[in-house]
Amino acid sequence: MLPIKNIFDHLYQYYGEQHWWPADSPYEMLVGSILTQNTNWQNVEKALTNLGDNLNPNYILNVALFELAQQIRPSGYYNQKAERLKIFTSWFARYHFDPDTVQQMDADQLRLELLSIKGIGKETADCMLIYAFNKPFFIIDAYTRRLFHRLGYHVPLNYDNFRILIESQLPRSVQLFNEFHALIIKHNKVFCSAKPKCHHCPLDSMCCFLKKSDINHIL
DNA sequence: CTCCAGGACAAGC
DNA sequence: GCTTGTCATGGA
Repeated sequence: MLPIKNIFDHLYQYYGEQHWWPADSPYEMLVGSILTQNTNWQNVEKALTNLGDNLNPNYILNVALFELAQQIRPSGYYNQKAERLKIFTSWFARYHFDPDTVQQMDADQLRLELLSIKGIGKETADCMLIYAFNKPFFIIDAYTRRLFHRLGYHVPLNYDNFRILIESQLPRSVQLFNEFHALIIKHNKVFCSAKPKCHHCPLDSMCCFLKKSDINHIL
């Protein structure tokens, strides 16, 4: 079977640098990681645009919950996500909204702390760890499961089992994990969208022929 | 009309 | 421990 590192090499060679996460500031990235939960990024962008200059910790903490919910409405689950933004931002306030201060923490301890926050699950935590806090954890999302399943790997249902399986086959590098995840998303957007066009798929994975309803058993 | 998209949580068994 | 219901908009 194709070594995991080779999958990265193929994708990187084909798509090049992805320059993730698409955000102007660490806090915007953190907000985006919550808004994008089970949601199309296009809708998240609409929500971020609605927030505009209000996309800062002090506004999120002080604005009325209902008003915040209305502003992030396009991202879906807006009532839940408004609450989650406030809860997360309250946690961030302990560190004076300073990512560098958070970064000084031990990686495993920080992950546990993020997971203790209501509304932050494993995938969102690992996104934050990689893209805002510079800690090496490989992000497992639906796209990652779909891709590796299609390539013939046995995909553990348990999140951490799958994460550790991949991490064990790669150098523990923030930059590598950062780029790999971005490439997987990019690959799915190009080849696994509604209209299949995988004639030149760099992995020859044909993942675009799999509908989500066909692979629910691996999610 | 139906199905999907960078999930997470709580209740039920 | 695993399964199911809930949350919700916008685009294809």
